[in-house]
Amino acid sequence: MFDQKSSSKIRNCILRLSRYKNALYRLEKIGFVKAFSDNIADAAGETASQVRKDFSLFGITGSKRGGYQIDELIQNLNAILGKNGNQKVVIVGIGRIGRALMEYEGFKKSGIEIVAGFDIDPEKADNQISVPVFHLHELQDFIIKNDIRIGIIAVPYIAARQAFDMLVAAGIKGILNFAPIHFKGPTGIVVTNVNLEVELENLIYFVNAEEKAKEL
Amino acid sequence: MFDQKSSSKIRNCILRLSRYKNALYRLEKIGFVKAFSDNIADAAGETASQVRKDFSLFGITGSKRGGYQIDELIQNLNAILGKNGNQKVVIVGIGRIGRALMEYEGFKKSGIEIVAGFDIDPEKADNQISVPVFHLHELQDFIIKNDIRIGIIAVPYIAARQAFDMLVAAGIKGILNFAPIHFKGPTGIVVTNVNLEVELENLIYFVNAEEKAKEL
DNA sequence: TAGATTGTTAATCGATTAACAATC
DNA sequence: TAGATTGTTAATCGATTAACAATC
Repeated sequence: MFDQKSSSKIRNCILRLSRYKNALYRLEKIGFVKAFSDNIADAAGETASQVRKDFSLFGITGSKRGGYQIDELIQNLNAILGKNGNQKVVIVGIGRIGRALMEYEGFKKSGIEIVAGFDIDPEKADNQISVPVFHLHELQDFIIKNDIRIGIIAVPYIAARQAFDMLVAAGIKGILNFAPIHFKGPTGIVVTNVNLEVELENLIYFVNAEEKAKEL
Repeated sequence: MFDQKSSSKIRNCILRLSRYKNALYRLEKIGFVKAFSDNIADAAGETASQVRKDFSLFGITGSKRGGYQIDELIQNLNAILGKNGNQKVVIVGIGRIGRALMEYEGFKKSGIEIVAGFDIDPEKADNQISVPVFHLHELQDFIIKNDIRIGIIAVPYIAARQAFDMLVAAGIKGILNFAPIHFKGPTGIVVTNVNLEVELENLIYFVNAEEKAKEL
């Protein structure tokens, strides 16, 4: 349904809507009640045109002279983003990254709940963490029984393919992948790859490029 | 020098070059000696056209009929990516995310070395981790003395602005930001924002959108 | 040679920015 | 009203894809 190419416009737009929403929460916190497109743009690091264009794409309207009512706007954005109630998420791999994500405060605040972790070695679970950890062979059952739609892959490279295949086989709908392989979801499954090494290598490149440019 | 807009073509290209390189290591590992543009494309999740276009942008050439020599190609890519020797990186924030990154095996493999962590509460350092942890007020000194170019922000939202300002003031050149604010680097400083909540919200949106589409 | 693959140019496609009429 | 801001269209800009001549 949504492959990478045909929806990259929508995808980028949605990523921005999320950021607008976060920015609006911040504006609200410091006392703002309404905001203009350029306030929102500033707070989210975009342009006013972009903000209005994005809103227009989803039928969000403000008032011609009075801008946007922040509380209404946040509600609208949450509705669009599908944030009705908690979203249950599982994590495959309970190494350091997996355990860090289990406790990540930002998720809780955003209504994202990590309900279980899975690993080939459930013994290495951290007792201080309240999220239950099961053996990987219970993954499929758990996903089906609890109607889980989203899974996070936090295993090393060597185990990533297996984790991916198991999640897909279990009928997961969305995957956030931290392993250093670029997965593409089959039709109907959305995959987001977060590759930390690649991001750091990218920084290294630009830092080097800057220095070379200066030497001239 | 490199702002977000004018270099996004280059940025995306560099991100792909990193992924090609990783894919080539994998091909090499399973015994391949040379590869064609469409092998590389397959392994990295791109198109053959894209691969050749990217190579062409950096003057990488193969042979018209024989494709690309993998070992040479990897060397070329490493040279372009500026991967000469270890890259020293510091982390601000030694919460769960920060500590997980300190031990991240993928970095070590890629020649990225986390040399120090900084926090307002250095006492919470994990003794099992070999990376030294200092108080935040030693950050600037350390960066200057050790000629550090890249820093990672792994603090909560509330502390992110301060961490960012301190890194910039200390003369850092590249920042990988995990806090949920979108920072833009001043001229000469490259910033990459990794916002996990936003990425998950994006997945949630598409999963919901799929379901709605099915209901029709 | 015949066949296959590169390197590059041209065509397409998509996203961002600018501009401005509508209007509060 | 005069002034300011939206919503949307048009213009620009950039990236991806397709195609194909060159050539090994």
